Amino acid sequence: MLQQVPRRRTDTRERLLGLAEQAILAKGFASTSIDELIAGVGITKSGFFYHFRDKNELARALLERHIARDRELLDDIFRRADELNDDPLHGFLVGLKLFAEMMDALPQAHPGCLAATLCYQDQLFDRTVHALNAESVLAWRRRFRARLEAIAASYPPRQPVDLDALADMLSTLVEGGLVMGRALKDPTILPRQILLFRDFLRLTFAP
Amino acid sequence: MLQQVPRRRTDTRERLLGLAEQAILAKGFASTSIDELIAGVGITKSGFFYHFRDKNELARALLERHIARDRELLDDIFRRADELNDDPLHGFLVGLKLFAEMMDALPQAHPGCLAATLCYQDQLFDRTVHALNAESVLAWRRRFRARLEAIAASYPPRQPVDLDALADMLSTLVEGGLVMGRALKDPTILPRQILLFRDFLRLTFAP
DNA sequence: GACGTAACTGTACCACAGGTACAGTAACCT
DNA sequence: AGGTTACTGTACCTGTGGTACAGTTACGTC
Repeated sequence: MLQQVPRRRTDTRERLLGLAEQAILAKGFASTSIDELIAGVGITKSGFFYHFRDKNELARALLERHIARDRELLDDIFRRADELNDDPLHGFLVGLKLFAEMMDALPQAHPGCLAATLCYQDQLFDRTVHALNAESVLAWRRRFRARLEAIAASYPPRQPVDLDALADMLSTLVEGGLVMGRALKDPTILPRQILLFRDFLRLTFAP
Repeated sequence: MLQQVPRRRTDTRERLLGLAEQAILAKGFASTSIDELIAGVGITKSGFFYHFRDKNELARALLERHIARDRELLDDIFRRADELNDDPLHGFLVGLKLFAEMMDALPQAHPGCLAATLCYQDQLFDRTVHALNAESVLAWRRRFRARLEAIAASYPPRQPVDLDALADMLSTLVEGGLVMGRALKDPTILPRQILLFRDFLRLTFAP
C-alpha cells in the first residue's frame, strides 16, 4: 500500500471557484458559506483567506470568470451564425435561434444569474463588483447595438425604433427570464422569450 | 410639562412592515437585520418575535402586502384605460402606456423587486413563500392572457403567436428591467422596455 | 544542498445575526 | 376583577464572516 503523501495542489483556487459557482447558482450567494466551500475542497479557513481576502473577492473572481466565458460563448455562436449567412438580419436571427437553443440546454450556466444575484444583494458587495457587473451589461448593449445598426442600414424599420433600448431588450429578457424560470420552476420560459424577441425583430425589420 | 406615558400602539406590526419594505428594497433581504428594524420602530427583539415567528414570516407578510397592492394598482390602471376605450387592443395599448408612466415615476415600488429578491435567495425561504411568489406570477399571466385572447379574436395576428409566452413577456421585461435598472443605475430602462413591448403588440396585432 | 517562496495548517479569538426560552408587566376591553 | 394583547428583560446558543499571526511543507532555483 502506497501511502498517499498529501500532494501540494496548484488548482485549489480554481476548485474553490468551481464549487462556489455551483453552490451560488443553486442556493444564492448569502446562503453559501465559506465553511461549506472549504469542507468541499478540503482546506482550512486560513487556506480560503490565503486565496481570497474576503467573500467579496470571491464574488469578483467568479463574476470575471463568468463574463469571460460568456463572451467566448456569444462570440462563438454569432460567428457560426455569420458563417452560415452573409445578410446581417438573417445572421442575427440564426444566432438568436442558436442562443435560444443554448439557453434551453443550460439555462443555469448564464452569468445573468450571477449578475442578478449580485444586484439584489447590493450592500454585500463593493464598488468594483458593481462596476464589473455594469460593464458586462454595457458590453452586451454595444455588441447587439452594432448588429442592429447593420441591420437597420439594410432594412429600414417599419416603426421608428430606439436601437439601444432594442439591444437592451435581449439582456432584459434574459435577466427576467432567469427570474421567471426560477419563480415558476420552468426552464422553458427563457428560451421562449428569446424566440419572441426574434419574432419582434423579424416583424420590425423584415420587408 | 406633560410626561408622555408610553402609549400602547396597535400599529407596530404595520410600522415594522413599512420599515422592512424600505430597507429591503434599498439593501436586499439578507442585508436587512432584525436589530436594525426594531431600533427603527423602537421595540425590543422579543417584540419582533411576538409579531413574526421568524424572518421568513416577515418576508411572507411583506410579499402578501405587496401583491395585494400591486393587483389593485393594475386593476385601476387597466380599468381607467378600458373606460377611455372600447376596443380591446387600444385599451391594452393605453393601459401599457399608463403602466410605463407609473414605472417611470416609481420603479422601486414594484413587487417584482421583492419577488426577484426572494428568487435569488432561495434557500432562505420556505415553500409557502415560493408558492406565493409563483402564484403572483401566474396571476399576471392569466390577467394578460385574457386580454390578449380578446385582442386576437378581433385582430388576427400577423404571425402565429404563443399567447402565454406573450403574456409572460411583460412580466419578464418587468423583472429583467428592474435588474437592468439596478445594474446600470438607470431607472428609465424599465419604462422603455414596456413601451417596446407595446410596439411589439401593435406590430403583431394592428391591421 | 541552501534558500526563498507559494500554499497552505493550527490556534485563538471577535462581533454580529438569527434565533430560543421564558418569566414578568402594563394597558385595554369586557 | 379578569383575561387578553402587546409587549419588556434577561439569559443563552449557534453559525457565519473575519482577524491575527506563527508555524509548516513542498517546489523551483541558484
